[in-house]
Amino acid sequence: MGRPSRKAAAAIEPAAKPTEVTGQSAGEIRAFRRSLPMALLKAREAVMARFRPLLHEHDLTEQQWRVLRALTTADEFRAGELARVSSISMPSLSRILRTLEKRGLIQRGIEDKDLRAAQISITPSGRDMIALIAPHSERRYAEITAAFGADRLATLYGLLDELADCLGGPDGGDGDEE
Amino acid sequence: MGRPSRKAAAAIEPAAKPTEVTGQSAGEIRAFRRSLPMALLKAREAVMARFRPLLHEHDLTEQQWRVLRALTTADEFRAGELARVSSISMPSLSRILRTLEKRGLIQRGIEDKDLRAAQISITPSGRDMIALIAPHSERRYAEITAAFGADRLATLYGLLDELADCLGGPDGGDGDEE
DNA sequence: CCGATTTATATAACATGTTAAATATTAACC
DNA sequence: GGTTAATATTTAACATGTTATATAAATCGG
Repeated sequence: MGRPSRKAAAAIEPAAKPTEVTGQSAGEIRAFRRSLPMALLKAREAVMARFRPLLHEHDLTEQQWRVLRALTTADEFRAGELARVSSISMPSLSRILRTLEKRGLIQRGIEDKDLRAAQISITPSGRDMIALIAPHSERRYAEITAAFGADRLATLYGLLDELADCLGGPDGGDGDEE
Repeated sequence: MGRPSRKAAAAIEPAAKPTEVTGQSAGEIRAFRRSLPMALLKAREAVMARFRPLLHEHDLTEQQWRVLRALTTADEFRAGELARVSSISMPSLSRILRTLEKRGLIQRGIEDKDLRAAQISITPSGRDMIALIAPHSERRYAEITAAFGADRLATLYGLLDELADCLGGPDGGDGDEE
């Protein structure tokens, strides 16, 4: 309830120019807009907004789609591999595989040599699903490329890869660095 | 179980070079590695891996931190504003605010002129939390900037902003485009 | 061969993302 | 002025992210 209404102080944060990166005033906290995670998130949101409706039409989530797509790049996967390749955590992948198996889009087996290891593969039905969606997905990609420019897109890919590489090593990686 | 082991077909997907962006063979599906959402996700993961442990030490999630940070940029927020500024969906924000209020890090009131609208503000306790964490957060930022290069980081920020802008308009925005 | 450690996967518990629907309040229109 | 549409927020239901732990099987050491 009764907080003193000092709304005048609301404009503390100056509107950061696009080129202004080190937007920090005196002893204050880093300008909120210049948060790298936020910038990456917003860009990702904007991109996914183009793809989500398409996947949703076929009752697929983004992650389920990633798993199916990954499964087309090799004949069989172990769960751990699949998690790494599709950038999905093992707990999530475990649930996703259960769902996709129920829907008949993937198959699961067990390796002979290592009874712990799973053999995960896409089914013909799964391939049909991909064949159905992929062309539309490509169209969205083409739209994005046209809107943003192929050259800038290439630059962006490069920077993103380099950023992940550069942070993956020293400390940020999943390596056990007790 | 007994799936024919045609492992030879596993190499359909050519290993894309870093510079190769339009990695598409004949009628095949887009090279999985060249997925823009994936590239953005991996970069974000790499960055967040640097910050998450820090927040976790103080029992804060990334999103709770975003909300607190956003609340320092103005004296009061309505829930909708806060959701937009911190890039959190309203349903999530609703839960987050409940949690943060219980912990005494934020306060909630109601606007006189519009009884639907919330007046959300950070508490002194919330500011203390930020003051405690912010210096460490800044150090991580400095590390990332040093590792990646301030110039490339600036370029990346620019591209990410432009990508979000460019996709926000035509179709991808939240506008009801029935 | 047996116990301890590592590896591969799954579960549990809680927080958030996504979509849809509910609720409450305001604005609009006749 | 009262019904209807729009707005602000919440809740529900389900899927995923994050962390920790459990389970099972392989490996290592004695």
